[in-house]
Amino acid sequence: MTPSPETALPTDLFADLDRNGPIPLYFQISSRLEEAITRGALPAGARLQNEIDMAAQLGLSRPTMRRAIQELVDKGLLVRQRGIGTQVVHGPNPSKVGLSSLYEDLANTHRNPGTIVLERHVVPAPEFVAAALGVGEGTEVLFLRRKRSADGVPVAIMANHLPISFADVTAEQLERNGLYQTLRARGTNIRVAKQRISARIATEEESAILDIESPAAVLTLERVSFDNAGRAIELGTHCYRPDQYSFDSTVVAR
Amino acid sequence: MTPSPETALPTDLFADLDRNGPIPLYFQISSRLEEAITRGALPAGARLQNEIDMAAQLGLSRPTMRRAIQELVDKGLLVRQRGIGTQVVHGPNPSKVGLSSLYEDLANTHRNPGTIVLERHVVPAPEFVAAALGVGEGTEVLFLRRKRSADGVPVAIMANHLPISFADVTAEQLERNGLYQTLRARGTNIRVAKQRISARIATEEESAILDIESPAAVLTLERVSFDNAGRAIELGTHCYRPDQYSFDSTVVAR
DNA sequence: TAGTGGTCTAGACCACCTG
DNA sequence: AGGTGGTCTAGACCACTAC
Repeated sequence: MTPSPETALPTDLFADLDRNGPIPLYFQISSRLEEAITRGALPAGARLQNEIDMAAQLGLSRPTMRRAIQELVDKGLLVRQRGIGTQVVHGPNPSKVGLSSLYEDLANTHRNPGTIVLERHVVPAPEFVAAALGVGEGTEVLFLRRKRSADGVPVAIMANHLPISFADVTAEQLERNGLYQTLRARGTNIRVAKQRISARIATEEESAILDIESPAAVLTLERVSFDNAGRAIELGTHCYRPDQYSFDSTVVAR
Repeated sequence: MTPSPETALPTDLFADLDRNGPIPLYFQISSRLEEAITRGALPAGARLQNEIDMAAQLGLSRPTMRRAIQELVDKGLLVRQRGIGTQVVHGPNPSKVGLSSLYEDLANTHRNPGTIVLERHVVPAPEFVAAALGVGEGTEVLFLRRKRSADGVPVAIMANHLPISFADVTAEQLERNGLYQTLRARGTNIRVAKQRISARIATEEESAILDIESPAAVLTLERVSFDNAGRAIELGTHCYRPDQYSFDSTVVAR
C-alpha cells in the first residue's frame, strides 16, 4: 500500500494561538485539528505532516505537538504508524464518547430534555447499594426515580442511590438541571464511572411509563460514579427505550 | 475532607526495571502499579507519593513517571487533583474495557469459547455495508454469520461483512481462532472501532439459535473496525444473550 | 539510507489546594 | 507559604517502514 500523499495543513488553521492564556497550547492545537477533520478540511485517509515539522512551523516543542496529536489518536480520529506517519481515520460519523449524562447527550443532539421525578425517598441502603457506595448495609441513602423524555417522547427511567449527604437535593433542581449538573453546582465533579450495559424485557410498569407495547426490550445501564477524590458518589440503575436511545462510542486499542 | 495519609510504595515493587530492553519504562512502572492496586497492596483511597519524589527514587525523569501514572488515570484506577495528590479510586471491580473481541473476553474470564460458522458467502454489498466499508454498493464482500458459545451455552450470533480481500478466510480458521486473531495472523491489526450498543426483541430464529424462550430481549452491537492505516476492515452486526454477556467499561471524564 | 513516530532526559514556570 | 499536579521547552537516541 502506497502511503497517502502528505496533506499540508492550511496555514491559517493555527492562527491566533494564545500562548499566555489559560487554555493549554496542546488543547488549542488539537481542537483546531479536530474541527478541521470533522469539517472535512482534512478528509478521511489524509496523511498529516510529520510532527517535527509541524512543531517547528508553529514554534512549539515536539512534545507539545505530540500531545496535541495524541489527544486525537485517543479519540479515534487519527492513527499513527512508526515509519509511516499520521493519517485521518476513515468512516463517516465521528461519534461522541465517554462520560456524559443523558441530559447533556440529549441537549447535544438538539433534543429538548424533560424530567419528571417519580420517587424521592430516604431509604435504608439495600445490600447491593451499600456495596457499591461503600457504606454499611441499612445506612440511610437518598433514592431517586425519574422519567426522562426528549421532545415529549419517553426515553428512560432512571433510578439513583446517593449518600445521605445529598439528601437536600430537591426534585425541582433535578427537573430543572439534571443530576450531574446539580452535583456540579454543589462542587461535586464526577471523574470516573464503572458501568455495565445489558438488556432485558421491560416490566409491565416500565412499559406503561415508557409508552411501549409489551413485550418490549429495554437497554439497561448500571453505573457507579466516583468524584475527584475517588469516593463513590452515585449508583444508577437505568433502563432506556432502545428506539430512542443507544450507546455510541469510539474505542481505541491500547 | 482531610487528604489521606501518604502511602509509601513497597520498595521492592519496582525492582528489576529493565532500562535497556524493549519494554518502555513507563509501561513497566504502570504495570507494576496496576498490579499492586488490583492485588490490594494499594487499597482504595490510598494516596500515592508525589510524582517528583517517586521519579527521583526510581532514577527516572519526571515526564516518564508522569506518563506511567497517567496510564492508570486513563484506565480509571487513579484520580489526581492539583494541590492534593494522586489517589486510588474506590470501588471493588477494576473492570476491563475497550477494544476486545468476544473470543478474548471469554478466554479472559476463563470461559471456554466455541464457534460454529452458520453462513459464509460472498455477496454484493447492501447499501449500509457499502457505506460502512467505504466501497461501492453492490461490490462483492465476504459475509460471515457465526454462533458463539461459552462452556457450551449459546452467547451470541455474530454477523460480519469484510472486504473481498479477506475472502480466503476459512470457516476452520474462524472456529479455531476467532475473527480478530485470524486477521492479526494476516497482518491486519484493528486499531479503532466505532460502535453502537442497543437492544431489541429477538426474532424467532435468533431465539431458537440462542436457546431462549420467546419473547426475549437481546443486546445488540454494531461495530465498524479500522486498521493501522485508518481503513475500514469489518462491519459487525451482533446480538447477545443478555444473561450471558454484558458490556462492562470504566469511563473517565476528559 | 532517509524519514517517521516512540521513548527518555533535565530542567523551568505556573495554577491550584491546604494550612 | 509550601506542596501538589499541569504545562512547556530543547534537545537526544532508538525502532520501524519504505525505497
